[in-house]
Amino acid sequence: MKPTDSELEILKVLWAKGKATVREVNDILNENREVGYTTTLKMMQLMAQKGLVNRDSSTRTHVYTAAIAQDYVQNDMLDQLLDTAFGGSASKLVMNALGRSNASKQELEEIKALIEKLEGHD
Amino acid sequence: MKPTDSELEILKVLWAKGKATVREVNDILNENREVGYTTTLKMMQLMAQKGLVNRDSSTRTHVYTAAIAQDYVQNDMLDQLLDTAFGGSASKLVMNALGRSNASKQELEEIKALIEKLEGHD
DNA sequence: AACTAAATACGAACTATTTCGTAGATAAAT
DNA sequence: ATTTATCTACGAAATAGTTCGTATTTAGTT
Repeated sequence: MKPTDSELEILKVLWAKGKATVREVNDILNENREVGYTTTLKMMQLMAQKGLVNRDSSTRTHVYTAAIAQDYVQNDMLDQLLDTAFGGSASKLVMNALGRSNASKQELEEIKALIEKLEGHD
Repeated sequence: MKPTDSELEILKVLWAKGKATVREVNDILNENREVGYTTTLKMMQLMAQKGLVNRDSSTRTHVYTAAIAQDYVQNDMLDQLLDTAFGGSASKLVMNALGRSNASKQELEEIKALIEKLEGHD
């Protein structure tokens, strides 16, 4: 499952809010760029068809939730990025990401701990 | 500059080989999936127009090179992935990438060194 | 009860991307 | 010299993705 850019924009909102109506999603999208209400509606309808989101249509104003976990999409896209742009080298990607990172000291410690755990397994 | 998937496929070949003809690129693409020769040709022509590749047409068989550096595209796509799928958290992305990583002990050491350098700057 | 506001459904236009057939030119092989 | 293979150019069809107008329904307001 590979969401398009627009789909990802919407999923991002749903991941953050847990659930949302078309109106709510559209309002948030419009903080960044102008999008018509029916455009967002149509997108979300198509996404429901594709199985990217679930919708509860028991009330007049339908309520949507993401149907795929953020983790899942993250893994998927990371894999793809790794393969296409980084020639499969995870360490290159990591170095690059760390370089531009705003990671806190604590986060850096966590990463270091993970590395040490990985080294133990060799 | 945001190359499409197909464009990236071609850039990947050019990055690896340095320079290549349409025939060479097409042969490599066909190791993975069936693509017509003129399809690849057209793609590369369009990419030349867009400035994604350079072409040397001094000989009958044109020779192409990538016009954008792999580093540049890597940064760009990483930024975008970070923003869309990871909600801006570089450390999350790094942890995820490390988890699935095939990084060697030496690479892990390099990463650790980078982290320590980053910690020093706080 | 009539009017207004807000929601969904649907079709169609528009844009971007990908694919490839055909034509014409040039080089290589017979 | 003719034929065959290989190349570029170009146009156009096919596919995928995005955008939005219009119609209809339902809920809320006066």
